[in-house]
Amino acid sequence: MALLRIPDPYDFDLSTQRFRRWGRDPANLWEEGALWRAVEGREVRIAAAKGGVGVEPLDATTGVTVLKLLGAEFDLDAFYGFAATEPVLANIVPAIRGLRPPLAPDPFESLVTSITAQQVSLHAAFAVRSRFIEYFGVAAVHAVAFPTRERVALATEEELTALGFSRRKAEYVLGLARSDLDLYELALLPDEEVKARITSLRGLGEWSADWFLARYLARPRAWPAGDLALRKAVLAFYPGVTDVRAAGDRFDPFQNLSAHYLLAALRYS
DNA sequence: ACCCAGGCATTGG
DNA sequence: CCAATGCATGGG
Repeated sequence: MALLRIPDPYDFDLSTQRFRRWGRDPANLWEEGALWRAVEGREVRIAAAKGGVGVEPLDATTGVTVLKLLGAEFDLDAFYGFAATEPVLANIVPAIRGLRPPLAPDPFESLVTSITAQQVSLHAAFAVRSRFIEYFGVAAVHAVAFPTRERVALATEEELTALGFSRRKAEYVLGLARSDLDLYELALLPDEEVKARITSLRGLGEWSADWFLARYLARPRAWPAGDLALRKAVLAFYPGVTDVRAAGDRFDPFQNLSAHYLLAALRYS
């Protein structure tokens, strides 16, 4: 199995908790001690390895996707340098050192995942999302490829509600799939312009746009201030805070990583 | 049975 | 501009 280097420090087991904590994720499947994902029709196996991860098969295509998926682009050293100067983060970081927030490798996947997670518990969201993937996705050996925008554009509202989507959310997913917005082009735009374009779509509000910036584009300053869990984490670690959005300023320019570390720290506390 | 959970659009003031 | 409401599911 070929080694794909991930910058140190990197804790593979800790970083991939997201894929199994709230339920089964067929698109990023944890099985046999490894992470499995379909990449352009082929299945890739990703496992812990010294100095990075073992990837099979490893080539230019799978390598780029796995680096993206595992959040290799985050500059943890710079973040830790900053965290050492911030009392709360300085306390939080040691226990979860090597945590690299995983990313959605694809924008459509990122947005549909957000729609499934709106308002409901992540357990419920995973269940619906899992059925969606199994129904519309293409199965590999272990994992199932996340459904493509093109396939979902051909779906019906009834198919989606049968999987557990509310009527409204079914409309949102179909509207997204059928919209004329170029999701790949968003990577070229500044944060605020990305948010404006995402929120122009029905069913995608500021919360979804912020997580898109954070978990697809890996924008350093993304700060999903409306997120219920992040709000709880901020209030738990900063009892004096009254304005969670404004509280993000103290982490500038590391709001994204700070949010992920606060969430993880709350989970493990 | 009931309540809440990592929102959002809609409606009405 | 802000408050109230409905939404489908899964876990407690």
